[in-house]
Amino acid sequence: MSQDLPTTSYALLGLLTFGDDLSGYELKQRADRTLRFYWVSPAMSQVYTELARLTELGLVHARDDTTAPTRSTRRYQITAAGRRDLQRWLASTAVEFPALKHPVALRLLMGHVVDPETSRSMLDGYLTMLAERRAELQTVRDSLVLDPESAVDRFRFPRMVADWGLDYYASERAMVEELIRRVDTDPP
Amino acid sequence: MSQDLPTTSYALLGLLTFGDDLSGYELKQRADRTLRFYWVSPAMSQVYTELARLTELGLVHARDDTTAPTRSTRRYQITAAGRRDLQRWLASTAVEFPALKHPVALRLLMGHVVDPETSRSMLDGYLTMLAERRAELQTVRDSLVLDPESAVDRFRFPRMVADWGLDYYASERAMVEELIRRVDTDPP
DNA sequence: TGTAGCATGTAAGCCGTTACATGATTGA
DNA sequence: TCAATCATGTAACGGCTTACATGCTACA
Repeated sequence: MSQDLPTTSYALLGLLTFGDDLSGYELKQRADRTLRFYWVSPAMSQVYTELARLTELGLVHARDDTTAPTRSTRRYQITAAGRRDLQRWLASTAVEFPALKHPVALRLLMGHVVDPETSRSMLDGYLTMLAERRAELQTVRDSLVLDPESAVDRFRFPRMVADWGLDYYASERAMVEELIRRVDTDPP
Repeated sequence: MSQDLPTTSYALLGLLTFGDDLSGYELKQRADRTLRFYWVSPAMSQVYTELARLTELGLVHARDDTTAPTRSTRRYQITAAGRRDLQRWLASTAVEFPALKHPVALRLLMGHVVDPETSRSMLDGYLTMLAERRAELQTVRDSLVLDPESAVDRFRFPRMVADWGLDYYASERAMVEELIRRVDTDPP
């Protein structure tokens, strides 16, 4: 039985449980559409490194795509052992509390060091970024419709997670708008 | 002019702008009361490493505390150069979008791999953790009252950030409660 | 014909962690 | 007297990033 791998390994392994096999390149794209919003967007180099390790451990199976033209493309699919280990990990390891690295909050904390406009425009800029992010996630969410080809609803959980993210961005926007009001009016 | 340091360096430097000087030990405690909730809780070893670097760069000044009994305690205070560099960093470097590592969302994404109860109890467990965290932050928030000793309101911005965090935990709770409903009822 | 996208990897290095190491002080 | 807290550091290492390296394919 394999020791626990880093969470990102299981994250990538999990992306291979949606019924298709992917190349490293495609896996990176899927990570960018999903993981990015609440975990990480692993670097290409890490995706390949991770896939090599998972293959080594027998958790995924690599085969060379012969249908592809001349180009060498390797496609990866999760193995039965991989699925088992993922289930074991999900069922038996402690769930950690989310870790947030929030540069905006960090900088706001030091608001007394700069002039009010710096904090204000930082929050404004954050609202803009937030709107962009939200739009990106909305696009992803819209693509997660019920697939009529598939008997099971493959995207039920991805949809829940995406909706969660959208709600989060919405509440974050409201809170930041309130903070802007406080920055503007609070000073006694 | 110093190059940009890692964000955590500026975070610790920022904690020294509240008008007091701290030992490494105390700085770690302050980080645990503030930074922890939206940045990181640096390890003791990192606090000392960071203080050594900041001293080296002249951004903080170290003095041996003679009032302390026999024990060797070094107290650190931010220098004028440190304050300048912090201001420069705050005013002139790009603000990054928050990075979230959310193991609960990650695991929920893979809900189709486990039985519904696993997801359900995971979300329940998260609600418990969330309530604990919220209580901890509430304690911090309550301590951030207006200091009648001090002419300026030192804690205005820390208070804003703490309130932000409390709102975040509240909205997170509401969203997770909704998700639990969906996990329970959605399955067709 | 040249650039964007597809495709795969290695090497070096940064940030931060855990483990290790040491010792004084306070109070139950 | 023993444990908790205060107090300071070094060493090793893990996870992940950036930079580097290479080459094919589609299309404008």
